[in-house]
Amino acid sequence: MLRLSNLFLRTLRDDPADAEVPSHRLLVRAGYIRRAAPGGFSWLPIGWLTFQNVERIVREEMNAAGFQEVHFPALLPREPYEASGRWTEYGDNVFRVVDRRDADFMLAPTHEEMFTLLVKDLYSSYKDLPLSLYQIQTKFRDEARPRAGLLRGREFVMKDSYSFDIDEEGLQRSYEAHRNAYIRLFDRLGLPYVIVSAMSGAMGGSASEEFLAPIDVGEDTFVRCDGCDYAANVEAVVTPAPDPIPFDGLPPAVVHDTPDTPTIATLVDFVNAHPELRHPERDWTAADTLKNVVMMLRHPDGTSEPLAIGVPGDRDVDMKRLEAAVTPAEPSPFEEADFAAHPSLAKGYIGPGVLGTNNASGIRYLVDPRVVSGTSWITGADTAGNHVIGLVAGRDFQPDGTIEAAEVREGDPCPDGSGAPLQMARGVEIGHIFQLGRKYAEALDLTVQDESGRPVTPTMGSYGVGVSRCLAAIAEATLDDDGLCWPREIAPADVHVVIAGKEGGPQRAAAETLAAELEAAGVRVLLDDRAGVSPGVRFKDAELIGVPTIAIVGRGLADETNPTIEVKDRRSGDRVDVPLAEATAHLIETCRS
RNA sequence: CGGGGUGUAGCGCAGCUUGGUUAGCGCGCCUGCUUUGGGAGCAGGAGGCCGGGAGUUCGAAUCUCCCCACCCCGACCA
Repeated sequence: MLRLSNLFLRTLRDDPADAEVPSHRLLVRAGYIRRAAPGGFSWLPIGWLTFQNVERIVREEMNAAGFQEVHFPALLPREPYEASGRWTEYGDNVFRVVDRRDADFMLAPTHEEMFTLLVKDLYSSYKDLPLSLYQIQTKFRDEARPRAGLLRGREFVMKDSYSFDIDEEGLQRSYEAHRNAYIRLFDRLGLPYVIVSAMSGAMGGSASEEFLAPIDVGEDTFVRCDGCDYAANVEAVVTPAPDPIPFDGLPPAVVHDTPDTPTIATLVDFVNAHPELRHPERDWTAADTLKNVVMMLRHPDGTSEPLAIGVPGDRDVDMKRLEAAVTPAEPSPFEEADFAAHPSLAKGYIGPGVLGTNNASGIRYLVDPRVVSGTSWITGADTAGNHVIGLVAGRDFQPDGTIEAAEVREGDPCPDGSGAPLQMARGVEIGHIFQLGRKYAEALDLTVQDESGRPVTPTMGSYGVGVSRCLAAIAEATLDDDGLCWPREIAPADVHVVIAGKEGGPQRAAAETLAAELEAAGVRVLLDDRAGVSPGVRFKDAELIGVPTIAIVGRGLADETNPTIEVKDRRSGDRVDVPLAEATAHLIETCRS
């Protein structure tokens, strides 16, 4: 039994000044966590209990799915990460340390290499597969900017699993097994979530989905369709391509003088202001223009390559989407020196006339999927002060391909073909599952023998759950104006017993008896037995701490013929008076239903 | 890493512009008395290297420079 009279806890009346997001504010105010380092938190007793509940649920669901728990050090040597290339790939985001002999170590941000090596160490036959292992570990990432309390720390607890299969079909099965386990897990955590298709990013690999808790303070933007179950991280949104348009009857492209129009806005104003350039039926808009942006791509092997991207002029290039589209290459802005090296590019007036591997610049030219054959554009004519009107894709220029780099907007059509508008929302990534493939197995030389005795390289999946982040996300999703409001399985206790009566009154003894009976029945009790604390403080603290059921032993006891206690549901605020004689049974029932 | 803001008691803040008592206020904490159904009252207390360092000055919380930390926006981000 937790007793507030001696529990290591101090609730704060005021919000801490350094906490902005609600979960962070309340977790500190209610005495769950304290900031201890930049991006690092200490757990206080009720916070740690709550954390352990989340961790336990994660563990139970992993075990129920047949995955086996292992545990690695957080302090790892350099070599395996050197072999996989991630010692350098991870860059500034990894904490590096050296030992007394000057050997390099890292504080692990994730453990693909160690799992792969452990399997390599012990297994050598296809008969040993499939295999799924997991651990629950503290991870370290030297985030440029930790924020939002537990939601984005530099030290956090993550459950990471890895599957090993002999072939694609096996990987697919392992992936599905994890996906289903995650669905059960997040359902049980009482956390709203959406599953969105995602990009696998720096981890490499193919199929990838994220579990996002839709929370306003989340850092990930995703879209979902009202009409179907399509949902995707904004980086992974697929742009539906319109049907091609026949060229017949399209007017020829004509080059015009358009002085001082280096931007889309100035160009649109210019063509609308000159009668001979006007659209026959309406005003031109930015969507009629084709904006061509040149970037420099740096490949992992150190080479660089320019890339031109054509997007409708009413949309910007979304750097995140572009990065996801060109990964593992990294895009960077085209510098003045780069322009100097490509004299065919007229800055501000770049058009398809010079772009493409077969044209003057020789620069690879990828366009937005909306730029289909037969679409007609106002775009740069490749000399300063000139644009071309009516340049038709497929007739007047031929891009090298398409690219998903244009920004996604609320209301964009769903890629399922229905054209239903997409909604945009923010979320916190609480889980990520993806098919890694053979990247790490190959890098670390993991092979097993197949039926014919030949070595084959297993294919892997990687699956993560942010355990400490989940706790914050649950807090975020459930809190209200009065404080935290935990789902029962997560809460540090089932019942918060408040003694609300004069010192020396009958309430104290009745509450002690009630609490003891509940404990004996396996109900977790937090008893506010503090002396000299006014009822108002007790009620406020109970609501702040957020235990799901609050039992108030107070004035109801005064009725000698029918003494009662009050049972309040933290979430709904509903209160019922319960006869003292039935209180224990009533509360046990409440906690079990 | 770029822009903006903030560091004064456990928490929330004032004081700084214009340098000069013993650095204040509310909450919390300690002692005593009263109070006990919605963050109680009175009285008395404890608690500060004013983020750190260097400087200017007879004198620095206050002015100058450097550093550090935290918050917000952006960049970055399993």
